[in-house]
Amino acid sequence: MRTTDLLTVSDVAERSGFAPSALRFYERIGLVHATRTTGNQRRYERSVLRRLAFIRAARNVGLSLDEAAAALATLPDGRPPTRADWARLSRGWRRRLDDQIGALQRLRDGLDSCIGCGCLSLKTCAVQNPADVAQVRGPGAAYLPAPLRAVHARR
Amino acid sequence: MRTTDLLTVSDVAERSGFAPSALRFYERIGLVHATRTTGNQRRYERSVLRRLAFIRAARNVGLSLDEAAAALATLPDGRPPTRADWARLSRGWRRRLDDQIGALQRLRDGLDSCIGCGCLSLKTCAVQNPADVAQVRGPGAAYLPAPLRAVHARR
DNA sequence: CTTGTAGTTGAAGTCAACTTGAGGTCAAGG
DNA sequence: CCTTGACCTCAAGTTGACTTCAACTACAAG
Repeated sequence: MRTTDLLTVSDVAERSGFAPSALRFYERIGLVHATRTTGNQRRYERSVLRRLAFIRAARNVGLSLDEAAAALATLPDGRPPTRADWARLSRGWRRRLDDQIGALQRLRDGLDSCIGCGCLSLKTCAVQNPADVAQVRGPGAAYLPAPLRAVHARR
Repeated sequence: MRTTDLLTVSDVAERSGFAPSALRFYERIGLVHATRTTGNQRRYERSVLRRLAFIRAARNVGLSLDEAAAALATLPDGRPPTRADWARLSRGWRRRLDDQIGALQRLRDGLDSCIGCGCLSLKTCAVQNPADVAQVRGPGAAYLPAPLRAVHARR
């Protein structure tokens, strides 16, 4: 598979866990880079795997691709990124997760005080109006983790 | 505004916090019901407010509209729902929230063990591969709470 | 040299939950 | 009678993160 030390799409797909279509998409939006063979096929450097690893981790933590891209853009230009560089990028994630956890906990605690009464009062119920679960702007957005639903929704 | 005790769209919109367009949408998908005036305008019964309150709470907890609809479908047919009915519907939510919180905590703890090293190793890093943060099927889905991003993303 | 697998492109589709817009109706006040 | 504002419908648009498709090309094995 590997004449040089460059990787093909399917190599990268398998190793990174991203579908080939996702890799092409990421290239289109400038998130990752690939050189081309004379026949116009993509060849990836090994370093793209680490970049993709960062992207996956960022997504896991809840970042959008835009945010991940912005973070990646702060990597140094001339030299290859060091471990310290990567660590710097993910340093803020703990706080973000703490906040997310806190919001969910407050929601749950509000639920505890509501569940017996079945109130769901429009004005007073904490599950109705969790002050700190930010209302999301724009269409198609809900308050809370749609994706986490899959934790329960089998199949 | 109120000649009878029926509510107009804007009444319901204001009291429920849902936009009129959302109310119309909910009616189209059979989530709420409204009668019509001779001039074809919607008139809502007061009970729709409670129904909408349930829907909002369900969305806050992370349910889809489909799931909310399924839950609402289990309400008794002949009689108006009691407080016990509503309480029953929201009883499972605590477990759901607990699970969501747990998944995030494990992710955070994995991050703690990773952040110093900047590894993000494809095989071993917990932030890379949180075993219990379910991978979501289908397009457009990530691992974790996109909406929670708004907690940070000002503007 | 043939064959099959893997790769290419650009455009369009998917999903959820709505919103927006165009074009029209209705009821009340002045 | 006219205007204003609230309401109606139906179709299409929005968002993010991709996937799917059709039609075509490249490369390695035999």
